[in-house]
Amino acid sequence: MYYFFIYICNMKNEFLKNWDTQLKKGLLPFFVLQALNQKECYGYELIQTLKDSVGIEVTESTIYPLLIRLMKDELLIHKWVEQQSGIPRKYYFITEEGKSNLLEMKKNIEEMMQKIEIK
Amino acid sequence: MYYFFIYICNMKNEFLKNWDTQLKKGLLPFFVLQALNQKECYGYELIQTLKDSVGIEVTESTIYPLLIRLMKDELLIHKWVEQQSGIPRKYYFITEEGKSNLLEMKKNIEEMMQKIEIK
DNA sequence: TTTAATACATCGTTATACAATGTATTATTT
DNA sequence: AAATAATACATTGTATAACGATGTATTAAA
Repeated sequence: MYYFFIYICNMKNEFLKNWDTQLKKGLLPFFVLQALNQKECYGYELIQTLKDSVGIEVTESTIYPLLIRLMKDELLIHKWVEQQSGIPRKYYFITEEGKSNLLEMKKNIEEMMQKIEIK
Repeated sequence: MYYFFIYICNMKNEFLKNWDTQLKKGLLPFFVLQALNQKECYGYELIQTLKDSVGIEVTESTIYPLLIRLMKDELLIHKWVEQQSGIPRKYYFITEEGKSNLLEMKKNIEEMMQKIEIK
């Protein structure tokens, strides 16, 4: 009976979990640009930043390809910074184009959110 | 010179256009459930409803597979309704499980949106 | 000495929006 | 009357992107 209950719960959460992933797909580039707009970060640091300040949990296999995409679109640039000890860090900076895109994205999201309020 | 300008503009919008698609990917199931929560619809009608009330433009090849998915997850049920003339219409209704998921989704979105405000 | 944490990266799988295409019926235009 | 558009259903193939799994290398902690 207990395991049956767990089973039912998991079934129900399956949809929500999947949906959450898809929602993230859309919002993640926005949150990344926004985070880097406030302060330059290196990839590994960004994962923590997103978790702490936005509550979004992403893995390295999500964040690194995303950063590469944003670089290819020229919304970001990067700079290697060597450390006193350990592996050098790859810091990412938002470009002017990145900033203008960020504003546009924010406008889009706010427009959509208003439509939710209307109901 | 003119065409160069157009070219540059399109380049810039390429990212935003793609991003918009990804954002839609996450929000569409929510908007569909919300629309059907207010009033039952048939597929073709839902496309118009989404455009008119939410401003989201989707094609039939997006909406029909989505409705099938939501049925499989038991968030929707359907009922064929014959017309005086023409092809019978497949009306979709939200289930109790659909309603509870809709609430959960709304909560998730609102949580995320708050985090945007914090900046 | 081993394990965990930091920091980079890639590959394969899965989910899903969308263009293209198809079928069938009715309404409108030529 | 014939051709076109609109309505209404549906499927197939392609492209995008998150994520698990895996890999390399360095440093800190157990």
